[in-house]
Amino acid sequence: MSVQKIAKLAGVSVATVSRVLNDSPSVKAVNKEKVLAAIKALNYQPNLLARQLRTSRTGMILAMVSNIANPFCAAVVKGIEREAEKNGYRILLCNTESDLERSRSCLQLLSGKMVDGVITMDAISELPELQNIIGDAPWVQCAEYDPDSSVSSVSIDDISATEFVIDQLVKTGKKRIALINHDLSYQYAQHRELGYLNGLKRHGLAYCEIIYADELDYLSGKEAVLSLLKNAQRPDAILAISDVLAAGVINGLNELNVAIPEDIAVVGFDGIDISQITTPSLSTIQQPCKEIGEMAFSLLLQQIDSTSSVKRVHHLLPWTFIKRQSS
Amino acid sequence: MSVQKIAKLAGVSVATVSRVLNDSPSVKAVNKEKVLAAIKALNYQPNLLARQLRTSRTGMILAMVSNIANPFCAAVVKGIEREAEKNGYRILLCNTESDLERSRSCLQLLSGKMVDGVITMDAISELPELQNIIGDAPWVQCAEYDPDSSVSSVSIDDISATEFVIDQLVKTGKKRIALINHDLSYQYAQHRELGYLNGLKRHGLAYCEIIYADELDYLSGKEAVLSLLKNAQRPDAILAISDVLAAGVINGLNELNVAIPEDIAVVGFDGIDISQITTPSLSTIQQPCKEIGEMAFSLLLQQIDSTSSVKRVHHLLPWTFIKRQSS
DNA sequence: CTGAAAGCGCTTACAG
DNA sequence: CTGAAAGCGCTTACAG
Repeated sequence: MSVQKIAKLAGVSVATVSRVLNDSPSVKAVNKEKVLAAIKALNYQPNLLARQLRTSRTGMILAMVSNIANPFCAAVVKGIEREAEKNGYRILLCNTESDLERSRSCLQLLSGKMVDGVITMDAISELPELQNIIGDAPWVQCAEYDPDSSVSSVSIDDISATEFVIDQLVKTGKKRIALINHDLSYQYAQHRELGYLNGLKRHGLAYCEIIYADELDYLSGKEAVLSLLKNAQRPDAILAISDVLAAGVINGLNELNVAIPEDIAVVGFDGIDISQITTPSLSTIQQPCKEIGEMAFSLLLQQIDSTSSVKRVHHLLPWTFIKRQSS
Repeated sequence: MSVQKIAKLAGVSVATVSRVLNDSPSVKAVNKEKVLAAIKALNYQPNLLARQLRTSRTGMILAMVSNIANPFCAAVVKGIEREAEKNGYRILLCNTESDLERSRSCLQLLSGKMVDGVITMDAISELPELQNIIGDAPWVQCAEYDPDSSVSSVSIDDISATEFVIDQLVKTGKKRIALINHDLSYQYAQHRELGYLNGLKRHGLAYCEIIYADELDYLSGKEAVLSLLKNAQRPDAILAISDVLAAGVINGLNELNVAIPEDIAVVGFDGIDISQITTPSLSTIQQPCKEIGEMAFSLLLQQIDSTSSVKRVHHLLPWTFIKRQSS
């Protein structure tokens, strides 16, 4: 099946078929009808490979996420999709599992010209390597922000958000605040840890306890809190750098019959759905997930559309603290 | 950048460059070196569009899910990915949000020859429409099973699984079992409802109450249970057709201080992570998510590799009932 | 072992 | 308004 066959059946040239396919206004109505009829008769579908090879434009972008099972990622992706759809772009999702080999394989879609640009949510530690492959193709980094890099990014100010949480906990009389963090190869993890340390210092708190969850899932959050509570001195508040971890923490505390927030307060990060239906409900930093995704796509589109190299920018979007029952 | 440039720089023909690119054994070592050097020097990356147009083989398949935010979907996708990777395939994810227009747009990747096949997790109600677009391209339906269709599928036996849950609840003395279901355009929703009704009948239970959650998320589950409990006669057990809904149900009951499982038992469906960390933990039907994905890919690969049309099959994988605190 | 040439299925100046 | 022709960047018989 090809334009040739359609052309033959319709009794016109392939050029005319192509014009009909692309809604060119300069086709006589009669011919257009004939072509349309032929297309329908043969159930013709244009070969995108050929079209895109010819036009060197695909109308698709790649979204590379480290873990689609992370609800925060999923929410950001929805934002990207929404904005992409508005602009007639299709989005291809690739799940890297923080695996460099997989990221590399995905990015062949970019270097192989199958997509017009890429939005990554990968760890900042992998950035130099990715930079190498991506070169200066259109690229926006999401939820990770490297001030030294020339890659545009969209995120929140993780440091000040975390500092704010510490302030809030101190206000309610908490003095021994622990942090449950995760993989430090992510910039956001580093920043939230920094904000935590800043907060402790600002309030002159001596207690400082950081524990790293193995994975970014519920059970790892639960394990983390169980091991944390084995220490001689218990915390009276726990900040988890993700609601997913925090939900596991709440379950762990419930099992041990620890009163939340009286004995131990819990605060999460992200503001994903789960935070509303834990028992007790979870106080958290609400990230503007959809907006992060939308903004990321907009920035990417600017890069795609402009011929000259666009100035790279780092966007910081506003966050809000949502106080619920757990603190 | 193209094979031409490499050929010129290396002082060989484009054919030779192509042979090196494709690891053909019949290239003299000297020439291979020269080509490799040129590739490195120019940081050349082959154009996949051109290659795939020429070979009419892409090494990519499309996974179309109705909602990546659904952890069950995410788990199945991981299974697909694992098996795909083993076989040197890349997987492209598209999120349809159960939107037919979006599904249609995604499927252009298939008809446009950008992928070799598709695995769908869309509602069975959309099947005829999809069938139309997909034609007889390689296609496997996941977690949805239409005995009348000629599309291969992989799922569990939803009817008997649900019947089994009812048996278990009855064994613990429950008599008024309610069902929280969701969008009936999905076959699994219909089947689980059928299993529920069969179960009631088998045990001669008079109480029958079905309520439909608006969305497949925590809050809809919570809303559903709150409205359910407004009825004069309360259930003494609730079966939710998804753990996501069940987690919301548990939260709702907790807020109303209903004792689980004494006053009302709760059972979910899927066996995703959340079921382990609700308070109390959630009894559920464990689906073999990863295996469903793996099997789906295997079936798809068979279709892709075989020239003749493969017999379509419907695979039913085993499920298990996991009894936890909530029942 | 290598190269010239054809061709995958499109689009797009160009000439008419 | 339309068609012949070139060309996007590859791969692959074919001949040598």
